[in-house]
Amino acid sequence: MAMNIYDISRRAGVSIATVSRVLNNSPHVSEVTRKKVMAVIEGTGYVPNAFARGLGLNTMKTIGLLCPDASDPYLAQALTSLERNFRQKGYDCLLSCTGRELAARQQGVELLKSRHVDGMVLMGSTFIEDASQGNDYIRDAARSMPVILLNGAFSCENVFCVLCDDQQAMAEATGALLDSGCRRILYLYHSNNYSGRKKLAGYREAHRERGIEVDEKLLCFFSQDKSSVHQVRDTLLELAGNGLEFDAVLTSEDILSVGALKYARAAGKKVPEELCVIGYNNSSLCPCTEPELTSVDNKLQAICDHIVTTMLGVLDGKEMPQKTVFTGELVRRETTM
Amino acid sequence: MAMNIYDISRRAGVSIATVSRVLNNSPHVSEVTRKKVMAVIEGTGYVPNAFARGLGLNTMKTIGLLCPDASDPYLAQALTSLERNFRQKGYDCLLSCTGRELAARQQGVELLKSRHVDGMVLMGSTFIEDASQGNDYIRDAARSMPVILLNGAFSCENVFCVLCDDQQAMAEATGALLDSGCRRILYLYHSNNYSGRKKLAGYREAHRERGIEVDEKLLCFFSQDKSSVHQVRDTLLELAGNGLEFDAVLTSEDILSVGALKYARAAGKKVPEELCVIGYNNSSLCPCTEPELTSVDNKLQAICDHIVTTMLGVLDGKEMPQKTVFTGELVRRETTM
DNA sequence: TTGTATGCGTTATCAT
DNA sequence: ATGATAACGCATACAA
Repeated sequence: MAMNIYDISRRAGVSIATVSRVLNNSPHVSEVTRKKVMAVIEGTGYVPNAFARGLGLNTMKTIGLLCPDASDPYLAQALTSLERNFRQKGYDCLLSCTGRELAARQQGVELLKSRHVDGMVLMGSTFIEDASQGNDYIRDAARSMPVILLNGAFSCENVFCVLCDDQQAMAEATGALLDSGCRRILYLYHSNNYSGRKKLAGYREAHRERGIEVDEKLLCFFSQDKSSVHQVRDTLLELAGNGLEFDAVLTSEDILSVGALKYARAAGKKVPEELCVIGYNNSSLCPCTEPELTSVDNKLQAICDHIVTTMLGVLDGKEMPQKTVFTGELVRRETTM
Repeated sequence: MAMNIYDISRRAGVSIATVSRVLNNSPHVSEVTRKKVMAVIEGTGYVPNAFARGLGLNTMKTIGLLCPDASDPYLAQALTSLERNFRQKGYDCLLSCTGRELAARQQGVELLKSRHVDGMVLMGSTFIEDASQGNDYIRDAARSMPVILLNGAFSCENVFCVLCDDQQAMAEATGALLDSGCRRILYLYHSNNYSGRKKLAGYREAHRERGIEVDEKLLCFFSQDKSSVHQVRDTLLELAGNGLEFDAVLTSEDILSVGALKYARAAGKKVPEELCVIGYNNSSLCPCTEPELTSVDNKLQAICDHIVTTMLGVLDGKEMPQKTVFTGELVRRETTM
């Protein structure tokens, strides 16, 4: 039942080279023999052995997708888009959900490297460490294959970055709030990585541009594991109870905004009349909340499309831009005026 | 820089067989030579070539994950759990998001088969066709590797089913509604596959057990592409406008319940006082809605864990149960009395 | 246009 | 305990 190329060649009365040629539709084969061989192939249901082919060509046309957490709606969306795109171009995707710990991420990269994937994409700026030396695992990987960062910035030979200008986008969102009269914008975030810092910088920038001072008490950090909807709600209730005043909430992720809406409900604050809320990612969560969440669209679809284009280009030996930046956009729904 | 086993053997002054032995830590190698070889291996950073190993062993320790849509929160959750579990056991996962069309699913299975994955898991009963012949692609795949169905039932040699008793679970949810006094439960669903039919059967069963007749007008089907939150809301508004009465909404997926809550808001119905709502999957959406959604937990975590156990057992040649059924459970939140 | 022969880097089977 | 060597199944340079 497990045919190989020799079996086919024998049955078709040709050499294995000829079989190989029709398989890789080389032009140097007569129409009659092609037909003859194809008939045998289809008759037997023969499929070439991927391992043997991989060994010979030193590639199995596979891309490694490294994802901190595939159950995050934003990353899940990216995953779906990347996988579909890559497969359509003839590449399969090896998935590795590493979590956010450095050691696990390193191990994930190592594993993909050992499997000789043709390239890999690191999903999210989570992958970039502040300490330059902590990124050695990326530099190392980039020596043996192209590495593409989704929403991360990292300058290194053979690594390519495709991202949204988070600072600009967050500045726009902050500015919208400020310009609609809000003066005390509570900022909720749960990451201090590159992207996280850029967002915060955008928040500050919008204030600075308008000559408004930022009250540092309005900056509220949640650790990844303490950021459930209810925990956010309770924290805000506590903050408000302690006298902290705010007339808007801006968050680095949509899910944190959901917590803010829970707070508003619990505290009896009308949204958006008494409290404006803006999220980030424009995820599928936005139309689900009540009222529906205004959010920053960071162009995930465009980013994913461009990642695939870039990867294929690089693998094809073309010259590709090392950094591509998309511009975010505020999508207004019901939590803003 | 790209060492192979010959390079190592030469530098260590042993044969490639010995290198291979230390690599696969065979007991038949003296401690001194092992040390000697290990030293060379670590000194050179040599990593065995995965393709060659695959060719020799006829396996690359890979599981194929077929997923209709990784951006569905339920499937994304399953994906994360399966991948983490499998990788921990030494298996990498090849992802294939096929969408819901039969042809695409077949192609996905074919691709994974051609890549000689060690086994595959089909995520969701979407994969099972009503017409027996439509499932030939699964039977075919099962001839060359174990196939595991997540939440699907299909009787065939070498295919294993791990699922939740949807009928029982939906009957429990329906019963809870009925017993709390609801009499006209609108049922929203968007799939007629095996799982979908079982759920509907549960809805009917609970009525029958209580001697209550089902008004067929209360059964409301949404096609996959017409089931956005807003479309569901608008449909319910229209239904109610046409005089259809209902005092509860029960849905086959959480996202449809979100639409029902939108309807309640738009129609000015108080939840749960005037309208009870129950979803299905107990997904991460549930605590996000307002009020928070009561939903059926279909034990996804347990299912995923069991899938991995089963797969490893089968690959290890052990006898494994062909069908494992978990019992769902109603998780009460704020949309029910 | 077609066939022959070799290489790809392992693992496994024999000897020794 | 260790070494020599034959698979594994394909692609491809070269020969015809």
